[in-house]
Parts: sequence; C-alpha cells; structure tokens
Amino acid sequence: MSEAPRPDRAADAPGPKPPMREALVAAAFQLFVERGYEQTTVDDIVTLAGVGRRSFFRYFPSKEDVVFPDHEGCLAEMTAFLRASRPAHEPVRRVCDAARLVLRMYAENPAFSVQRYRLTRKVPGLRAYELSVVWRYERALAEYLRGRFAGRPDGTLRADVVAAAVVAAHNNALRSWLRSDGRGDATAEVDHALAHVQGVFGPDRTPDTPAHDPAPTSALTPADGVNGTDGTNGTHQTDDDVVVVVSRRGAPLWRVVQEIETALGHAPARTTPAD
Amino acid sequence: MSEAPRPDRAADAPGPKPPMREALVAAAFQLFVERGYEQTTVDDIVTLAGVGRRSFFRYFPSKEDVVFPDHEGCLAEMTAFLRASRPAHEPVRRVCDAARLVLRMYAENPAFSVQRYRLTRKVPGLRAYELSVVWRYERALAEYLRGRFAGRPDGTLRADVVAAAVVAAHNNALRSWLRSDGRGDATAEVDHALAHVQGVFGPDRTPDTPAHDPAPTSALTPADGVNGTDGTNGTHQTDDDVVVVVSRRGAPLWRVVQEIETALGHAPARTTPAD
DNA sequence: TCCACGGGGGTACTGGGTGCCATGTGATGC
DNA sequence: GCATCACATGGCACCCAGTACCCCCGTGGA
Repeated sequence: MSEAPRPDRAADAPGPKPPMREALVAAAFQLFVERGYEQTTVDDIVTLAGVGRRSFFRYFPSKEDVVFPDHEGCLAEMTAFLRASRPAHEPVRRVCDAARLVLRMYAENPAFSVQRYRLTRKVPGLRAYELSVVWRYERALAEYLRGRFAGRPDGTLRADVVAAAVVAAHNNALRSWLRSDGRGDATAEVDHALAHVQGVFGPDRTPDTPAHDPAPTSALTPADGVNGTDGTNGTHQTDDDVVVVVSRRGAPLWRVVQEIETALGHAPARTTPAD
Repeated sequence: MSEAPRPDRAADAPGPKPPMREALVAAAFQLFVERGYEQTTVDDIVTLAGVGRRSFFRYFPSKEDVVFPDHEGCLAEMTAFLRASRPAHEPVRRVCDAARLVLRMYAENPAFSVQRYRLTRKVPGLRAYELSVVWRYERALAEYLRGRFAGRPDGTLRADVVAAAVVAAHNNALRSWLRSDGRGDATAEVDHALAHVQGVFGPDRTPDTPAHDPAPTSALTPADGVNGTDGTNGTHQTDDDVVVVVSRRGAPLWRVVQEIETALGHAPARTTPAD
C-alpha cells in the first residue's frame, strides 16, 4: 500500500521483457482510460489479461507501478550516465543532459505519455507516486552534483538547488509538451528550459570542451553555446537575453563582476579555476 | 489509500483543537517510535488512545496524516500569506519569507520535528507522503510567482524554477538542522540558504553573505516591503543601489524595461495596471 | 416528554498487498 | 525413463487501511 517506488525491481530495465508484463500494462491502461484508475481493481486487470491475480504483483510491486513501467529503467540509465561522467564534464551541463534522458523516454512513446499524463493529473494517488519517482531523479542529480561541488563552501546547498532547478525546468517544459497532446517539439522546449537554468547556474561553460560531448544523446546544444565573443561580456547574448544586475553602491567591484559573469554563464574569471 | 494529503481538512488549522486529536497523535507517535510505523496498526493506536477505530479516521483521513498533523494548517497559512502580498513585495523575497513559515512550524516543536524526521527517513511511505506535502508548498509558491511573472517571456518557467530552488534550499537547511537533533540555529541556516537563492535569482542581494543580512528574520512582515517606494521605476532605489543593465543590442525596449522592473521588484508598469 | 442533532462507536465490506503452497513445464542428471 | 531442480504461474487465505451504514447516547430545545 502506497509504498511508493520500490527499489527491488528485477524485471524492469534489463533482460528480455516478458510478454506478460506488456499484456498487463496494456490491459491496465485500457481499463484505466475506460473507467478510470480508482474504478479499476487489480482483479479487473488480471481478468482482462487472462492471468492470475498473484502474477500481477510479481511484475509490479503495486498497482501504481503499472502506470510507470519504464521509470525504473530510466532511473538506472540516468545513474549509469552520471556515474560515467568524467571530470571534464561541466557539472550543470551534465545534469541537464541527464535530465534529457527522461525526456527521451517520454518522447519515445508520445501517445502513452500523454495518456499517462492525463491520468496522473486526475488521480491524487498517481500524482503522489510520480512525485516520488521525480524525487529519485532529483536525488540522483543532486548526489552527482554534491560530488562535483564537494569542497566548495555551500557545495551541498548549491547541488540541491541546481538539481531542483533542473528538474523543475525539465518538468515545466515536459508538461507543456504533454498538455499539447504530444504535438510540438518536446526537445526544443526542454532545451530552452534547460538553457534557462544553465544560464542562471552554469558558471563556466568551459570554452575548451567541444560543443558536443560524446555522450548526451539528444540535441542539447542548439543555441546554447553562447560564446564569449569579443571578450567584453557586455555584448553577450543568447538569443534574446536581457540581463540586469543590481548591486549595492558600496559593493566591491569583484562582486559586480561576478554577478555579471554568473548571469552571462561565464566562468568566474578570477576565483576558482578548479572547476 | 496512499491518497496523499487530502484537501478536505476541517479540524486542522482553526478552531479549538479537540483533545481527541492530540491524544491520537500522542498515542501514534509513542507506538511509532516503540515498534515502528509499519508495525503499528490503526487498531493499536486507537486501542492505546482508548477510542474507537472509526474516530481515528474522523480526525485523520489516513494513517499517514497523523504523522503530519500541522502541515495542512501551515499550508493554509502560507497561501493566506501569499494572497496578502502586495505588488510592492519583491517576488523572490516574498516566497522566501513564505518558506520561512514552514521553518517556523518545524522550529516551534523541535523534539517532535526531529522524531518525525527520523520516521520519514526510514519509512518509504511517509517519505512519499512528505513529498506530496512539499509539492503543495512548492505549487503555492509557484502559483504566486506565476502571477508575478505573468507577461514575461519565460514567466511560468522562471516561476517554477525559483519555487523549486527556494524549496530545495529551505529543505537543505531544514534537514541539516533536523540531523543535528534540533541543536543549532535553524533560522540562521535557513536564512543563509535562502540568501543563496536570493543571490542567484533575486534582483539584488549578494549570494553568500558571510554573516547575516539584515532583513531575513522569520518575522517577515516588518521590513519586508523593502522598496515599494513611489511607483516610478526609473529612478528607483533603496537608498543606494546601482543598476547595471546588460542588454543585447537589438533587444526590444519593453523587455529591458520589464527586466528592470522585475529586478527591482516592481509590478510591470505597462501591461496590467491590475497588479 | 419528545425530538433533533451531533459526537462517538460498532460492524461489515471493499480492495490493495503478502505469504504460502500447489501445479505445470522445461532442462538437467542418474 | 525417471527423479530432480529451477522457475513461472495460479490459487487460496490472510492482514490491514479505508469506507459505508447504522446505532448509541448525551444534550438541549420545543
């Protein structure tokens, strides 16, 4: 009951997917859209699928899990992706790329994703379950960032905040795409949203790394490069940015410069060349 | 089951708290710490409290709710606080102050909060429930910010991201305090974390203030207006701010004005005079 | 005295989730 | 060819959270 996502999945990500699992998902969704989630019992599902009730709970630890049959695998994919990171990767960019893995999963099956979105919006229990799933993604990102920010003064704080911001931006774009019933360019929307976050938090934007790192699958670097242009940061632009920095009159100049650099997504010119 | 927080609370925030409610909470926590949450049935609780089983569900819509007996009231407090906002309030600062309401609730009863924290860390079901509670706080903040950022190009995106960042920072500090068993200065920790977020997203204010910045007491309302001033936004300043504007060469003027207004915490002067 | 009303209690039911065991089946070993 | 084992499945029986329905009882007003 309500145990949220169990970590004890075995038949999720890898291995040959048994047809039983698919049959259960198909039967479940058919009934869910027909008569609603709460109005459908597990017995209904297994009856329609023609299997025993006990088998359902062998493939899904709870009724809610049948609605998110692919998240466990995606989470594993994300953790693997993050674990495979190298120090050369710019951290904020890296977690943005990790978030794109989730988008890819959704975009692989738009019709299914839209159906599920409608369900999770209506059913509070499913919404809560989805929150716990999202939370695990966020924790994965935060853990990675904590490692990368270790040693910094507010390392864990910044890690948590950046992870939350990335997830929020991703979900904002994702939900916008889902609300459009899968029409529209999900990748573009998410890229835009993540670029926003990178613009806020991405301090460096390592000029030496090539525009495309090898791993990250989807598009990611459309208008995201930004380039320092002529050295003066005043003429920076991504697209249509307008950056405003407000500082106290007595503030030290280096703070103003730092603010501008941060706002522009440049590497701090002075402070820590470390990261 | 697992329906997450129900909105249908009646005996939560206002009114004279019946002793029954307290008795149930006390009995529940006693058993929870003794033998664990999942090992305690509702029948155990009502037996210890000496009341009928049916009464439990009259006071708490679910077993999980007894662990968070005060959140519903706090959420109502937060929404009221946000609804009482005036346009003069700088939005980011306002949501930070709203978040401090949650901290205050925790800090009012450190021993209880620490006990609950230990529970929620161990029991996945409670963790999931807490996530849904936090989500409602975050939605409240985001909704407010969406209103304030309405009309901006990426208004909802920025609203969602800021809300998520504020919540993440608040929780980072709160959990740190809870892990210390309630020793330490919760207010200072949260102030520091929120100042970090304000430094990133807020118009003014430096990210990591070393000691304590003047404003952010948990009291909020007193010195909270900050700079409503006179309505003219051009020459606005709180005593001695200096404004730096970085803009793309071809940027439309309305965007620049909008950015400045937002940065200074003003309502958009052009679009809706309503706000 | 009667009735209305509201807080509390009891009982039975639904439905998610688990433990345990039986059964069928294919692969392996003697 | 038979025993064995592993494994997948089905079939109960059970626990417990949550709900619907009805009862009891005290109070207070007509």
